[in-house]
Amino acid sequence: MARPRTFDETRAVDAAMRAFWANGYEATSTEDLCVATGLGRSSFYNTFNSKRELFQRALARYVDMTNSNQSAILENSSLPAAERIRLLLASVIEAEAGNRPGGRSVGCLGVNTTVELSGREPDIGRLLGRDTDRRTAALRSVFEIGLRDGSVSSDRSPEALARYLNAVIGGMRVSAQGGADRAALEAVAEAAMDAFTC
Amino acid sequence: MARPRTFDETRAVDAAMRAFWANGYEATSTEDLCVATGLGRSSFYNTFNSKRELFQRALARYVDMTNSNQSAILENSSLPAAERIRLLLASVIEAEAGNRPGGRSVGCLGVNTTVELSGREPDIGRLLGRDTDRRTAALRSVFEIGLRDGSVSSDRSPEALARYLNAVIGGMRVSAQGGADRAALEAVAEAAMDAFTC
DNA sequence: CAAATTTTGTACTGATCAATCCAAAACATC
DNA sequence: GATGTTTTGGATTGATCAGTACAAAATTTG
Repeated sequence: MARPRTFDETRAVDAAMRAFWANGYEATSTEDLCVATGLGRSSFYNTFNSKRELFQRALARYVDMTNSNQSAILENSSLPAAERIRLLLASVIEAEAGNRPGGRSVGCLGVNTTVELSGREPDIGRLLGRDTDRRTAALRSVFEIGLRDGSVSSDRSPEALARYLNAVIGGMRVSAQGGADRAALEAVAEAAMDAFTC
Repeated sequence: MARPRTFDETRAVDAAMRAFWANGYEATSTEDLCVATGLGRSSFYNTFNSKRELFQRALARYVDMTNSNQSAILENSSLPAAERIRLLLASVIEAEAGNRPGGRSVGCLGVNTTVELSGREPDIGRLLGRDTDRRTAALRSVFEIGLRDGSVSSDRSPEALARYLNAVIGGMRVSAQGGADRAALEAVAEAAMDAFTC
């Protein structure tokens, strides 16, 4: 072959993901990305072609990581469905309220990108749309289980409950970015559970 | 005095507000703002000093408008508290699902700015924090009324219910920006109401 | 050790960014 | 109608933006 790379591509995507996560797409310059990844400009463009493409890879990685974490919680068949949902909300709280380096939460890259770009960039809107569909399907499935195992009780359809919980999670992440602390987020999660466990 | 202005300052702030609302702070250039407001660069800087200051005025205006609209609904003492909350959610749905010019919803400038800037710009974070406090107080007051008039039933504190509803509304706005249609938002609102009317 | 191939560092590009400058224009006051 | 004051249009500023050019460096293969 030829001269080997001195960096790990996956780690570079990971570093870029954190940079975009912290500051958003527009406010993260290619210079910022070079510093965050440790790459020079040549290696950067040689590997990722453009800021846009790197962002798409970073977002795809984030979405996959988040989705597999959440699936692991929701598909734990040793627990009643409602308990799985409680744990899902607890994991969101932990992500938002736990270890905040500079003070405020950076929220969720998926939510942040929905707000910043999904209306303006169709490709990214579709990527996020697929993610929402996947997550909604996983939640619907858990609500179906909960209606059968008795841990969930509601007149609403599993589909409606899934959309509801998805919105609640997004709202919790925005609240965290707005400064809500752990106690406030826990209050939200408890009240949210009441909608289908009353 | 001297040469009079040929534009209405309030209308200019209004036009800037819509531009920032549609595209966010970073993605709206001063050139975009001149076009949106109809001002030349001299008038722009002579009147508003900087993009930053204009944004703050636009955001403050948005927050005031939204808050007074919502207060009008929440303080309608001829309705039970739960019904006022239902109408509040309906007004959010109308704002998000009604008349979308280019297709997708532009969401809420308050939510958008929380996500884009509140972590990085302390002044703006404080402005939004005061807004959240005001809205939470208004909601808490309605929940207190609801617990007395019997239209609300919950073991949670009015404060917790207020935080919860605030998060739900934020989540609905993010969902709308992610492409949720009116039916989906209505499903979320109905399920959300179940948390304190079961 | 030479040839082929890829990565890397650095200087550079044109475009666009927010903001400024300055003189001409338009009004109120005298 | 002259004077003083403010607004306005348009050219211009230096900084920063995303992305490129190019040659030196580092490796594999023969």
